[in-house]
Amino acid sequence: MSDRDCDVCEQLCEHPLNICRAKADMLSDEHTQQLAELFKILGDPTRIKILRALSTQELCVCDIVAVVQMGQSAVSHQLRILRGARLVKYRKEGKMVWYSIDDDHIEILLSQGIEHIQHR
Amino acid sequence: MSDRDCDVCEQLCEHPLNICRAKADMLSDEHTQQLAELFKILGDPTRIKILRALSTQELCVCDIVAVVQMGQSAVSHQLRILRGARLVKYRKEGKMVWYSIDDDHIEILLSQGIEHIQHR
DNA sequence: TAAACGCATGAGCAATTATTCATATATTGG
DNA sequence: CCAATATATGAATAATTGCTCATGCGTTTA
Repeated sequence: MSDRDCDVCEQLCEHPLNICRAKADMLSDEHTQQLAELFKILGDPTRIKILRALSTQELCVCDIVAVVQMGQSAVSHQLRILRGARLVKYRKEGKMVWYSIDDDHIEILLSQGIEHIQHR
Repeated sequence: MSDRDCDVCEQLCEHPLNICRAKADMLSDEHTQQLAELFKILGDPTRIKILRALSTQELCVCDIVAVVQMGQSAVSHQLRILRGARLVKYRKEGKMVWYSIDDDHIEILLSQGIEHIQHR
């Protein structure tokens, strides 16, 4: 198809063909949003620490507090966010609540990210 | 080692052994920070759209503007952030600037993330 | 050389976010 | 039943962020 033979992009622009191609490959707005929200959740040092700590073992909240060295309240707030995104799950045992990773993809994402920052 | 035979965690806490293990596996503060910053950058719909658009081809700024449907200024600001993180590179050609992906890991991270959101 | 164009950038603003503080809830032991 | 413990949560606050608007800078064209 020629540069102007494109019905997806109507605006006057520099390279209609490129724009068409890019638009064709675009994610839906909803998927884009979900993807952004996933990464946004991973984009906080405290949550990364929590996820890493949980990656090898189940931990109760007070253990997590000791590991990440933040206030119990701050940790609980972050755990809530991680729960909301279904990245961690929990199990109650008496007064305590044991948290663990609920999603294998997360481990992969984290290690992929680690590999990235180590390669430059 | 016994539950109390641990010099890493000195505080009185519930499960010292667990805490020791978790602390031993921890990333350095600097790496944690860098990792969080990487994910934070991926945690924005506009930047995701830009990166996805660039994943298959080089694009000039005005094409990116057309694809992501945001103001030129907003796009330039986001490109600056992506440049700063070395996720994209650019090349000038007359008045125009052509952007492209500067890091293969990013593609992997993005597709991993997409896989994640599609699997639930 | 002046105007037009493509892009970058600083300031300003509204929205979001992460933490802390205070308090609430639930469970256990005395 | 009461106090202590483990965790959760709402409100408040400070910091960050993403956009818009205005403008600046470099390149091309008339």
